[in-house]
Amino acid sequence: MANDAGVRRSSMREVARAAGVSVSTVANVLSRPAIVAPETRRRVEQAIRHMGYVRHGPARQLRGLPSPIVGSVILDLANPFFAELNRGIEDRLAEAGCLVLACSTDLQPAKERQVLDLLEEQAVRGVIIAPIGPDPAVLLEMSRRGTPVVLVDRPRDGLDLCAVGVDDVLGGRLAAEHLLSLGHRRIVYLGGTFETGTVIRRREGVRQAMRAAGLDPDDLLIDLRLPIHPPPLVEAAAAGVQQILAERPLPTAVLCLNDTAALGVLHGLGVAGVKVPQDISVVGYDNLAFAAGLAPALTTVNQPKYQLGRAAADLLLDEARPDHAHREIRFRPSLVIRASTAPPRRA
Amino acid sequence: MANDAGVRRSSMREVARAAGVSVSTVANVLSRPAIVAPETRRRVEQAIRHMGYVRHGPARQLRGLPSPIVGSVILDLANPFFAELNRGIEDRLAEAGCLVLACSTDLQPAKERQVLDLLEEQAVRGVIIAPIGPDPAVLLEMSRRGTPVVLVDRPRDGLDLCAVGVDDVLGGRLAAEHLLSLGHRRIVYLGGTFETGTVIRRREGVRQAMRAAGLDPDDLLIDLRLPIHPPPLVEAAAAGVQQILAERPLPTAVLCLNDTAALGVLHGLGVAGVKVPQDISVVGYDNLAFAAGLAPALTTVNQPKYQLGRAAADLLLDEARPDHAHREIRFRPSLVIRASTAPPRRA
DNA sequence: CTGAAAGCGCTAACAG
DNA sequence: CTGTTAGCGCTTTCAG
Repeated sequence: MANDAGVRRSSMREVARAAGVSVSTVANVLSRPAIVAPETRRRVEQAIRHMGYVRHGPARQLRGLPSPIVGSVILDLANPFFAELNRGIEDRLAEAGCLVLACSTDLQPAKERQVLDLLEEQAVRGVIIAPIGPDPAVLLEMSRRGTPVVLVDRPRDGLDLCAVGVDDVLGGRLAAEHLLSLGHRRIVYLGGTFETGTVIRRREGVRQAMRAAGLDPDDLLIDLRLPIHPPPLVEAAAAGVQQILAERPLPTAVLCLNDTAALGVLHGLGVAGVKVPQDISVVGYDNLAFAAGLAPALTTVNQPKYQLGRAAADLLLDEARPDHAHREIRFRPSLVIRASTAPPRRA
Repeated sequence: MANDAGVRRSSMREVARAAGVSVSTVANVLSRPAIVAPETRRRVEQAIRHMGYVRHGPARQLRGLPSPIVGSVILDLANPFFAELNRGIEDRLAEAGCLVLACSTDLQPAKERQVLDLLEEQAVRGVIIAPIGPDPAVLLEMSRRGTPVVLVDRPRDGLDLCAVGVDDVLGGRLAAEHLLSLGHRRIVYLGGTFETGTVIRRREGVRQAMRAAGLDPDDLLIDLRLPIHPPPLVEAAAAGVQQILAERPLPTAVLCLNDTAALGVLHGLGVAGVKVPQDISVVGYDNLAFAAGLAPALTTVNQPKYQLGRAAADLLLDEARPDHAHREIRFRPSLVIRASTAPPRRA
């Protein structure tokens, strides 16, 4: 049977009439039950239950109450890194009775613009965003117009916004230092054809580590770029193995932009008969759930994904307070050494 | 600097005043630009841009326009199965200019209730839900009160709602038939301490396959249950390996409730020095991105996750049409044979 | 083609 | 303690 479009939610007025009281009494029962006479309240509550009455959020919002909805605008919700981050956001917001409107931008600026517009129209409580590009103008305007914005995975850079992130330069440095200390001197950095600030900053960290070791990054580091978006990254990475193996002299280690890419590389190397870590070491990034379960277990850089999300939600909720001051929260990544890295063959 | 709570969005009235026209003209420029004189429209548009005016969604909703927001209530957004399903929902809805409010219930009925209430209060366009329990009463009421509900991963069973799902019984059967035809006669079914209908139905499919082969499920099948929720499933599964290895006679194959559990089992078996598939065969479920990349590559049952989501969104959007009739869409799972299954040692 | 006016469902004074 | 009232910002007839 068709869902009759004629069904209309009952309004307070109807409840009031049914209970023989005025609308404001119904409103009181809902918002400040204590001030209503027990008997009246009982009658009203019964009417509410009986008619299946449900408050109308948009009308309340129109009266000036804050929306319980927060937008979360990220690169791709199906990417486990963001999925976990988003769970952090969700859980923290739930504690405050709020809900998450999650949007994936797939690295497309047009999509980002579109969802931001939609979110602002919905008059959400605020937006948590991992922005695609470096230009914060739109975000600043949104914030100025009254929709608070919290940046994720992008440094605050003195902007008039809150921000939460991980020290990406440090992350890159940790990974590189590990490989350098094992003796690797020919390292592939597997990035993407379109790179976000995160990946760029990590590469900078890698180069920094090399310079600090008295080595020349331009000699050691081989930049390879995978088409990351439409095609499944695992497969792109598996295919990228050809390029790695074509380099001469053969690299002895690969730093991957994330664990998913590392998974693909591991697979591709396996198919090509290259042993990890004996022939080539592989390092991932993110420390996703499957990383420890791979064979060999993946050495990777851990990011506090869930905590990042919680922190972002914290900051966003704090924006509602009158004494709120924008600030930045920065987490530290950490290296997780497992079995996919070892000294190079003849070091 | 604190985000001044005093910032208020400008309203149509203000835009109208600035452009020297009436509110309804502004409204017309926004909703039916064609009927406004070019010169007037230009003036209004300029005022809009100039003041950074943004329509107020809740007010429009109050006037009767449909909300662009759809709720998605699922077990856990960080679970890759649901994350991908949700992307299907998101992408399909985006085509219709709609947004997804995604909520995880973590198998807790109380949470489910709570988000459903919140969603209904927000007067969302509809709700897509993978319900925890078998009792559809709340959902039916919601639907009756005017918030359309689409079921995911739960058969329609003649309910007055739309539903989309996968044939779970068939999925279980496919996995079991594969193992039986390889000669396995001692199979562990690794389920959860709290099981959703999906997992229960799959087990039924497994038993069906055994009966069809003239075998007694009670002889062949060993039921093992993992605590799935709070603890990370990978680790729970790795720990569960102890139980598997304690069975006598030793099982020759393990059917896991999903790929994540299979990952844990693979890892646990590796640590215990048990060879897969030589000593024990392992089958997953879902065919997640990492399944093909594991060593050994995981034999698993594929579910069309993304398509499920799209179909659910399709149905939900269709609810708005006056001639909508509730219906069910059922997908077929398929077996993906990879390297983690083989005949038992001495068959 | 443009403007005036009614009212969606609710909250928050305020008066009784 | 309960009722009356005035909008919140918008869409939508309906007159001009």
